[in-house]
Amino acid sequence: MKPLGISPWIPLYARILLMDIKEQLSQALDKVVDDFKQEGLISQEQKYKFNVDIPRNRQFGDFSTNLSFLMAKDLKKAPKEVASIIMDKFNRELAPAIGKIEIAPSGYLNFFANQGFVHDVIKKIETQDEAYGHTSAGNGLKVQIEFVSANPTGPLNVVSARAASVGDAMGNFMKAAGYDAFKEFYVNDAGVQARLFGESFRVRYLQLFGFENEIPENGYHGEYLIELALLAKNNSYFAEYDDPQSIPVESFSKVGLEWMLQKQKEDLSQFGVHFDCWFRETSLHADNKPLKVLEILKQRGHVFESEGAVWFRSTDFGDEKDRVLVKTDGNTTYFLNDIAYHHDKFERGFQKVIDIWGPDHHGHILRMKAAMKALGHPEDSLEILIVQQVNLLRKGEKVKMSKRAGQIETMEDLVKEVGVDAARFFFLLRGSDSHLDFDLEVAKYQTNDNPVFYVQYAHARVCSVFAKAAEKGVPILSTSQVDLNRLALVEEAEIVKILANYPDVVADAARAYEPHRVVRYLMDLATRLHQYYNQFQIIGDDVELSKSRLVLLKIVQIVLQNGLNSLGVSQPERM
RNA sequence: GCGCCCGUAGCUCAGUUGGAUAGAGCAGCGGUUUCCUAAACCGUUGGUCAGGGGUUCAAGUCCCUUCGGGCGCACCA
Repeated sequence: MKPLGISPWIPLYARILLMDIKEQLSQALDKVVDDFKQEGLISQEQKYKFNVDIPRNRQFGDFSTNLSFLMAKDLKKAPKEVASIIMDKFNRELAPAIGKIEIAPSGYLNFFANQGFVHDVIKKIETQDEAYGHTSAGNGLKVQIEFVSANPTGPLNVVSARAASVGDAMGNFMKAAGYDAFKEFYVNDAGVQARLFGESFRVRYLQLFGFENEIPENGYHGEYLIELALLAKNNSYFAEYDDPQSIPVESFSKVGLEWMLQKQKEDLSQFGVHFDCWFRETSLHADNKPLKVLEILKQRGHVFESEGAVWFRSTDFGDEKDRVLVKTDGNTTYFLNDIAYHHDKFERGFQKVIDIWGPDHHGHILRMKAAMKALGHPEDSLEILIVQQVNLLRKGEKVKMSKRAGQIETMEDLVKEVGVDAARFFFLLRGSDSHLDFDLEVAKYQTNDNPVFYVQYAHARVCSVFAKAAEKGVPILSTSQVDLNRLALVEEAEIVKILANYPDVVADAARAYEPHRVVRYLMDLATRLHQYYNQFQIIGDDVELSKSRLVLLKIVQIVLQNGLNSLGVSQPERM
């Protein structure tokens, strides 16, 4: 891994040269605001959260700011007038990459980058290479992301797969954006469900020996337990018992859960998702964490006893009813265990905790946040995101899922059908809190209608052009060996501008917990590349021009690689 | 009944922590073309941002409300 951002040993002039143009602009504008303060035109405490945006329409410049609107009120002047004063005060030495500055009739200040900007961006991307996109936006904030966390009582389904895609990409983008991100999977290997699973497993196992037992009412009816029972029998998992009926339920639970957990780990690993920690609920109980956290809640006065149970007064925090922590049978509830787990996360030093939950848990958000508040953790230190359900389609027709028969669409089947790349990409096509229609057929198309193909092909296309260049004896050189001034087309400047924005897109995706923004970005970049390719000859008679254009393709390739890599999607050289 | 998510072009969806004339793909319409890998490319039609009210210099975006969808409301996990 290369060092993040701008390395400290680069001389000062080079740092200014390489510094993001938006950063240049922000600082120059900050200076302008300071000047206003020096002159006493606005109060010292006044702060403006102005934007430096890339306007949609090119005629509005390469960058624009709304600062004049924000200051207009305090200065009691029209925005356009304010813009004029800002322009006068604007110190151009602080923003050498800026050429022309314009005041729009509306009052916007529009900035046009000079050609040097294009060169700077190209050099920066070439230098940073696979570290391009890394920033220090997150300031090293210690963040934990917990996701998937499916019960080890069955195979992973498609919603888990979606959560895996979202959580993993988010972790990757947060790391790139300078957060200290940690990925964790909570293993629910204790409690009622674990026991029910063991009982169900036991029934399936005994059936193989001719004992006709019934699976408990709320047990697990899926066929995978029959397969597991067969496996257990054939491999003599319970060899130490002569009589199958004498095998305790606990043994079934333990063996079954470990087997399922192993299976989940393998599936996720194959999916390209790797966790920093698999946290076991049993370890929580081993340290008596639930009762310890209950004690804290008691001391803070949020607990009461009623009807033989122990309750958390969550209504104090806006919940519609109070919640049970310890049942009348003396067992702790899932809720209390989960409170203990989340409290433990903070005890481990995480400053920010992000949970990604399935749609069936969204009713629990309020009470968990209430519990964290009750424990004294800052209001926004816990963020809970919901990954919504996935509708599997086949050529527009809904794929029938019969949960009653225990048939669920498993992650394994999905990956088997469409592959890892398509699955991971499709799951990040939409915001995670909206329902996703996943068309299995479209995901397999080898055409532009398939967004994964479209983006991956952009990468393959660059590789293909490089192969052609080699064939024709045109070398792929570094920026210092070509004349970047030959990249004089508007289309080329536009592509470079998009490339320049990549670190911001990553940082924004991380800040907003919305990894799909990067997917949108990559689709946009791919579009630009395809258009450019279709319109202009990369390798032509003008060898010098060809060399320059190959450099442009090279840096496009770098960004495509960095983006796809963070998404867990491969970058094929040929398709 | 209560809570959360959603409602943007014919369809599927974007819309950058409130910013300029709301965008893309598909479908439709019109045209070009066999060129470094594609039945491809280019252009174009189409929206009262579900309806109403409010805050603001500025609202698809924030607040209230109505309608219409989805999901969740266990001493299960």
